[in-house]
Amino acid sequence: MTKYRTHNCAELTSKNNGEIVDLSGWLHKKRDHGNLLFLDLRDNYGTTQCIIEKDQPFFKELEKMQLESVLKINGLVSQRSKETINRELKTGEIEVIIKSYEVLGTCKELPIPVFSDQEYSEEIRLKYRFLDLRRKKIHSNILLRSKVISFIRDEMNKLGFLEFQTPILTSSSPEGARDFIVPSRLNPGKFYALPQAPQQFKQLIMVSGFDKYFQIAPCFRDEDARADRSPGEFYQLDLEMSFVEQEDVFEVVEKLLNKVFKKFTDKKFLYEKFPRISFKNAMLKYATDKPDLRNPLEIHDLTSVFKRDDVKFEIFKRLVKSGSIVRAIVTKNTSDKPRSFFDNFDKWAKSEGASGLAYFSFEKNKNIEAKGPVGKLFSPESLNEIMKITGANIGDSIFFSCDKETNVLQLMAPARDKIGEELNLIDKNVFAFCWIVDYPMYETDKNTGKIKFSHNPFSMPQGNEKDIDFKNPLNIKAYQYDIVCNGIELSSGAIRNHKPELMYKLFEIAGYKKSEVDEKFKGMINALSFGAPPHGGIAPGIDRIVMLLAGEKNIREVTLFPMNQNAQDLMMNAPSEIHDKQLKELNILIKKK
RNA sequence: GGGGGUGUAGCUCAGUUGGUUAGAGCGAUCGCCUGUCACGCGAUAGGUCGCGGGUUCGAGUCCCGUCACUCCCGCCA
Repeated sequence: MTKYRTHNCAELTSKNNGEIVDLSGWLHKKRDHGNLLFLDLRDNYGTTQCIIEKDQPFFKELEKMQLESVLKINGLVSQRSKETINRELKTGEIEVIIKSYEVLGTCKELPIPVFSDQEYSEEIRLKYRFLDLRRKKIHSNILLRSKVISFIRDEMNKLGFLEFQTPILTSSSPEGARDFIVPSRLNPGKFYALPQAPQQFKQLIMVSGFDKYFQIAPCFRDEDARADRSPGEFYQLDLEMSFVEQEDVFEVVEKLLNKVFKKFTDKKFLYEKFPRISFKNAMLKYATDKPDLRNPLEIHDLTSVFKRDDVKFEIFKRLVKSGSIVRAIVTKNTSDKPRSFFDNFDKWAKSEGASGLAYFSFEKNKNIEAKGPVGKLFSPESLNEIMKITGANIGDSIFFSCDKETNVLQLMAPARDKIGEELNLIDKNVFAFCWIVDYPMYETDKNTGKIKFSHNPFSMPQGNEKDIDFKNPLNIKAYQYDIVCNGIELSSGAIRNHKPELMYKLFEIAGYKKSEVDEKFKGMINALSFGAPPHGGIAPGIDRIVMLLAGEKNIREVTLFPMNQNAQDLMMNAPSEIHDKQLKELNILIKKK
């Protein structure tokens, strides 16, 4: 009980019948019957119907009251008659007969209504975010986010993890995403960077002997936005453990995610134990390392079929001869679908920038036949071969694409989603988690052709140190893993390399001299040479977890005050210019355009 | 940096083949209404059709440019 209220707007029931109460909240909705006025008063907890009749002197004032004004209402709790009870409202058994009221906060005419399920443009929502956040759906998303974070914190504590804060002003890192830069006043010409993740710090915490660490860590990356990627900043459940192997990290994360997802949704898990899929297999079967396993479609390699003499598909055969590959998706019992069904996928593929998506269906008359524009280019024997490779049957159809490997993967990954979606194969009521494991340590840089780290340079290579094939670095796999849910990458993690000598060797392969490594990763390398424990960790994205739990496709729906796609905050007007005085203090000159 | 979509009243949208005075719902304002909970009924106000240029007798509609928002590619160890 405070000066402003004896109860909140979700509390009153028939038990309170006859009590005099104070409620404070926003004027959510009015229903004006001329001589009788209903007012819904709303706060964070719920709404309560308040009522006033014409004989009250301030009836006219309340009748004209602007919605979203903040009111304190003093009144009598009154049991509603049976016919007028509202079962959809917690407080629907009663109403409050207004005896007096006070305006605590006036409200101008609203740019967007709060009471509405309509959708509004991002621009206006972000500009008036405080109004937008009063609306039911997003308000409950943000409440959910708060609860999820508290729950995670609690569970992590129970699992024996210690919560620490790491610096926000740190040094720019040469690897990874673009940094946000902060100029240093005391060190003219030098800059801090905001952390892309507390990566090096969490490893240093392990070297410092704290054994298990976690943090709900803000991470800053100056990269362009996507629907599931905020520009600028996001939060990770950052965690790291000492004296563990990959499976030990998996056990903790599976346990945690199980608890979190079961606590906050009713949706089932497709797999209780998260399947482990090697990077190589994922790329083959799903053409991506973040597959949506709710989708049962799998991709098959048909390159060998196009080397057969009884296949007359000359365009593809020529491409295959010059190094292209063929990958295919089979759809069950679709041979009866109209021509437009198939052509639409071809059209779609072209709109994605591919040369198209070829197709045919398997039919049987005397022999096995392929029905479709390119069907007669395949002999019955070759069709048999395709059926053997893909598991296709008579009545099924096949979509295939031929191009350089990177292009084929780039087409087949979204094609698998698209076809699965069109055929309604994706069960929206499940969560399908999986681990992607055995990432390669290195890859070839597309632009320079040189060998570079494919993920985190601090990851531990797999295998006994003596047996690692340093001569063929592209064959080296790392203890590097991702966790994926419903096609969304939740996080990456790794068992770290805690051996300085091995690290020098690995950096050398990526073209770094010892002196360069010493210079760029001085703190880290130095720490590892004073007795570092084997350790590893992971960092699931909090925003994406909440997105999945809330069933939202856009990260802004679970973020209190997000920036727009151009990394601007329209409400606070950020970024903005600063005064000359500030620039001068920082020794910064702005280049005039 | 590149590609797609959108931009019309405060908000959400419609607007036909280029043709008279650009419409609807919600909201606002005014009036009527004692049981609503998306209350109902009637009226009124509200428009630089994102912006600039062009074609045309005539442009919300066609063309060129530009800006904003959004989705995607690149980017995101």
